[in-house]
Amino acid sequence: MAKRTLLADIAKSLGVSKTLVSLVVNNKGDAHGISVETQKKVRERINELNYKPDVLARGFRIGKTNTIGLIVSDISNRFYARIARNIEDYAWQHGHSVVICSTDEIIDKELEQIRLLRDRKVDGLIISTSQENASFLNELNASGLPHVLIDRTFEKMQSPSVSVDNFGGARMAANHLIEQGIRNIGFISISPEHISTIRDRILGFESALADAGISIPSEWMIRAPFSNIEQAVQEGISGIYQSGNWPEAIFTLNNNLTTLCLKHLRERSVSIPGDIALIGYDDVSYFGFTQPSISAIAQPIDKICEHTFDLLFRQIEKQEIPFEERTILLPVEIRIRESSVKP
Amino acid sequence: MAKRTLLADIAKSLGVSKTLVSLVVNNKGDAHGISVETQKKVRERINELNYKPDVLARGFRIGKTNTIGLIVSDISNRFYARIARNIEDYAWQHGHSVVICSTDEIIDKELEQIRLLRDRKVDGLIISTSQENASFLNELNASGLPHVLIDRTFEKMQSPSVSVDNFGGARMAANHLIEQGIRNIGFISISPEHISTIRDRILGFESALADAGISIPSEWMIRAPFSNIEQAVQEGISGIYQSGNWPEAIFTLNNNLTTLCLKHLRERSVSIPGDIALIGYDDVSYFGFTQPSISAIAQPIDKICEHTFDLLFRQIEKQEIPFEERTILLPVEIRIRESSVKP
DNA sequence: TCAAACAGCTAAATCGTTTTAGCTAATTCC
DNA sequence: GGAATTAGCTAAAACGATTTAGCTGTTTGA
Repeated sequence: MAKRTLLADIAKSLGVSKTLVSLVVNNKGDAHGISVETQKKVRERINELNYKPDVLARGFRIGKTNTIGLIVSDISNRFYARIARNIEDYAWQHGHSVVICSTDEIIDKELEQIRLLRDRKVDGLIISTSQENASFLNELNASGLPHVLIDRTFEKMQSPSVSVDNFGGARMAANHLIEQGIRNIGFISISPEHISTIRDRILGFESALADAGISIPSEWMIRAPFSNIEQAVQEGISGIYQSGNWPEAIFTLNNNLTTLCLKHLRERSVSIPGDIALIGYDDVSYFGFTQPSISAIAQPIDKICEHTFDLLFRQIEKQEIPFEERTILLPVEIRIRESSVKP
Repeated sequence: MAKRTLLADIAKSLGVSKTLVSLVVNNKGDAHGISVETQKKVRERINELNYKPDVLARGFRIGKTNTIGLIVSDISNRFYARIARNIEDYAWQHGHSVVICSTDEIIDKELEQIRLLRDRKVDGLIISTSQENASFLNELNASGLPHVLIDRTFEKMQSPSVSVDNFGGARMAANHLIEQGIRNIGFISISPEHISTIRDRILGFESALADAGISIPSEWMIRAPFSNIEQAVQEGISGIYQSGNWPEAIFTLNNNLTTLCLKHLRERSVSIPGDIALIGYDDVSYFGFTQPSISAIAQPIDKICEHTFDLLFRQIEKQEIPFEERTILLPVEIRIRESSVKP
């Protein structure tokens, strides 16, 4: 195997210094007064000898890796898979690679991953955090590592963030049911509830109920722990089923829950929307083809990622981000299909 | 910001050499005859001063990064998203990170990504390749960078690979239709067809038809280019629809095509399976809840990833992999649901 | 008793860049 | 004409680890 061409090889073959070659390679020739002809010679030789800078050596020296980390709860969830793809595309356009990390909503795993990525000197971090409070993230912020919170956020937080109107979206879903005269509504959420998206969706949902003077029994509020969603949803629905006291509608708080809810209701041959109407937060393409098709709150994934990457990259490039641009909140839209419209 | 503790700090504070500390850090103390007490002292000081080796410096020096690359056509496709998650978990268990790359089936983009990852000195590569032939991959093999082909493969190839029985699976799907007396069957595939999974599925499908003495008109063979699947499927189905000459069943070659096919058939109010039965390659969880529920060939994703990571890691650890273990072919199973069973 | 073997350790080179600090010779300024 | 500036370039240090080659003093063997 032929030995790689090094910076020193170029320098030696031209009888110039490594410094000079390095400057040319990094397009700093002009700024350092290297003559145009010399630069040209260097570039030609670089092509001839097919010189490629050693990425690791450079990364080691300047502490940059052209890599960003993406930390989410589960990369195989459709929502995050699409986010990953979007972010990857932006990163690729900017010569960066993306490292993925799934936390399974485990706070400590997330911290470990952040530390690992920081140790690996990633240039930036995009985090859909499962933290209970902003303290660690403020610490991260203080450490100077560029990062953006995506999807989930905290109030009174230093880190830039991009999220959607979870409160408003949940209200829309609830109001859509209420407007049909439905007053008995249950919901299925995941715990832990300190996650901002979940909390805001619950708050939005409850605020709509409160405005309509509706209160619901606690057995209609199912909280599925992330680690065991499948079973929890099944048991929750089982519980409702056996109690004989069914809600007229169920609001599910993410696409996974929606799919599971549909599955278990169908297994029990519950008629949707006849017996129980269903609407979920977070739309997924196949909700249009299920039986029945499922109403959902759709999130603008492309826009989320566009803003997120922009915020991250501006930090990486040491731009100052004005306060009012650091917190981005995007609107959602409701997609009404069969599952939520009472016959 | 307190300065990081360096190897040299530990050495100086104990009055020993950096060499010694380095050996202890890398658990080579015993092998180099460093006394037990000295090792203990070093370790204690490391804890006191909270020393963490600089990952980049080490990576630069020894040429390893504890990172692997995962190259697939589209990370947001459910199949690959699940693969990514599985691989990520194995990697995490082994202290490795995963960089994702989506190729969009573009041969040159894949090559660029492989080169990029190689330049970044990833320790290994998992590739679902879109290459037209094995030449580049054999070159990669010769270069000594550990890698495994996942899902897609070539015959007569040096690289280790893990794939499933695409031929057999497609035959099963076709036979399932044929056994019901269906003889008019169309299929929707993606191009390019040099991709082994697609080619083998088509071959398996055709072999079942041939065995049953069936031949089908070319307008029932829809090939959707990856870059424009949505429109191609729509036009293909449109074409069949307008010709008035419908097949009794359609076999779709991946989960995306299946979903799109369902969507467009439903939009035209074609009754499934009554007018046209549908069965797809690659099962996806929501196929159980669609209207109608969709029959599909299920691939053992967990097993695929388990073997893939194992093959990769053995290479990374410089183990010799016996010839007969280098090519792994896993069985698939058919999941018959509503869409493929004629009333 | 002397050479060989060994235990325990270290100085210095090395990996391939970037960056600092500064050099030389030519030009400009007054 | 001499000092100051400038254009164009470079030697060497630095980044933080790993690895090579070998040193010192003690023990062992014949």
